[in-house]
Amino acid sequence: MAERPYHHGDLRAALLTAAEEELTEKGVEGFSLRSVAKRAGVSHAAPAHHFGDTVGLLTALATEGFTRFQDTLDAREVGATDDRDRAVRAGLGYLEFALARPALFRLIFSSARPDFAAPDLLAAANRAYDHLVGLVATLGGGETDVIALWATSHGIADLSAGQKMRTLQGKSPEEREAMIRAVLSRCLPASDG
Amino acid sequence: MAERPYHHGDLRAALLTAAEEELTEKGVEGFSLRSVAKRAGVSHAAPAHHFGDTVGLLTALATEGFTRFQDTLDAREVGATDDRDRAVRAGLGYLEFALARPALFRLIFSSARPDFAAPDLLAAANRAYDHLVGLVATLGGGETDVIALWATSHGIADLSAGQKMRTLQGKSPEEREAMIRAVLSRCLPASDG
DNA sequence: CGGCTAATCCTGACACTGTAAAGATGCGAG
DNA sequence: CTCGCATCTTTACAGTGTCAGGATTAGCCG
Repeated sequence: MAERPYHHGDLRAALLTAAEEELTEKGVEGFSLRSVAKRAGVSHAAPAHHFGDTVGLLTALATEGFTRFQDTLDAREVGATDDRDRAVRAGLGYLEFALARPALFRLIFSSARPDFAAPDLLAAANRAYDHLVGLVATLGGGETDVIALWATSHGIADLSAGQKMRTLQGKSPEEREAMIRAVLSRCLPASDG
Repeated sequence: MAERPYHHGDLRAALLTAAEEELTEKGVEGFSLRSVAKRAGVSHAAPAHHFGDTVGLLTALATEGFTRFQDTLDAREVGATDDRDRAVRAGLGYLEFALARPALFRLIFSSARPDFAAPDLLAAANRAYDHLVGLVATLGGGETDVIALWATSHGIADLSAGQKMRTLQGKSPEEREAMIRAVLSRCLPASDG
C-alpha cells in the first residue's frame, strides 16, 4: 500500500492517457474531466494546472490524436508499389484509424469541443493536410483532385466510424479493401497510359 | 401579460422547435435539456413526459432532421437534366443541408447521443439510404457506386460543416459548385457514350 | 545545509446539469 | 357534476465544470 506521493511526477502524461481511456469508453459527448482525474487517481481540480479547463485537455488530446492519425497513414504507405498505390494506401490508413479509434477520430474531425485555433493543434492538422496535398501533387493532380481524394477517404472513414455504412461492415476484409481501392482510384488524377 | 395556462396545448411541438434552436446555438455537445425547457417557457421536468429523457428528445429531433435532410435533396433534384445530373444534384443538396444546418447535420450523422435503433429514426435513415440506392441503380451502378457517391458526398458535406475544407470556403459559389460537380461525376458509374 | 519561492496538488464552494419522485392542475369521459 | 388521468410543477439528489484558497514539496539560491 505505497502511499501516493503528493506530487505525481508526470501527471500531465498520466492525464493524457487517462483522457484517452475516458474518450474511448464514453465518447466525446460523454467525456468528463472529473472522471479523468479519478482515473489518474488525483483530485478533480488537478488537471486545471496542466491544461486549464476541459477544452484545454481535449485540445491537447486532439493534437496527439492528429499525429497518431498521420502515423497510421504513414505506416500504411510504406511498401507502396507506385505513387498511385501510395495515395490509395493513405486512404486505407484513414479508414484504419477511424475503425481503430473511432472516438479519437470524432474528436479531431467531428467535434466542436477542442480549440482548433490553438497553434499546436493547428500545426498538427496542417501537417496532415500538407501531406495529402503532396500525395496528389506527385500524381500531377490539382485542387479538384485533393478535394476528391480527401472527401472520399473522409466519407468512408467517418461513416464507418459511426457504423452507418452497413454495406461495408458485411464484407470480409479482403472484399472491403478491394471495393475501397476501386472507389479511391476514381478520385485520383487520370492515369495516362 | 397573458398568464400562461397550466397546460401548454402543444408542448411537444414547441419543445421540438426550442430544441432545434438550442442545437443551433450550442451544438450537440452543448445541448441542455433544462435550457430547452426554459426556451419553451416551461418547467425543467416538463419534457420528460413527452420525450422521456434527453436521448428521447434528441432522437425525435434527429428523426425530424433526417426527413428535412431528404427534403433538401429532393428539392435540389427537381429540374435535373438527366439521371446523372440528378445524382450530382443530390450530392449538392447533401452539402447544402450541411452548410445550412451544421448542428442538425452533426446530430444525425456524427453524434452518439440519439438512439439510432429507435424505429422512427431508423426508418427515416433507411428512407434516405434507399433513395440514394435508387439514384445509383437508375444509372446502372452497383454497391461500389453507391459507396463512392455516398462517401464522397458525405465527405464534402461533413468537412464543410466542420469548416475543415478551406479550399472550398475560399471559392465563389459558382466555382465551388463546378468543382464539386466534377468530383461527384467521378463517383458515378461510367457513362458509355 | 537551511530556507524561500513557486510549482504542484487538494479542499471547498457555487452554479449548472439530468433524472426521479411526488404533488398540483385541469381536460374530458361518464 | 365528478372522477380519472394526462399534463405540468416542485422538490430533491447525484454528478459536472470551474473558481478561490489552502496544503505540500521540489528546486534553487545563499
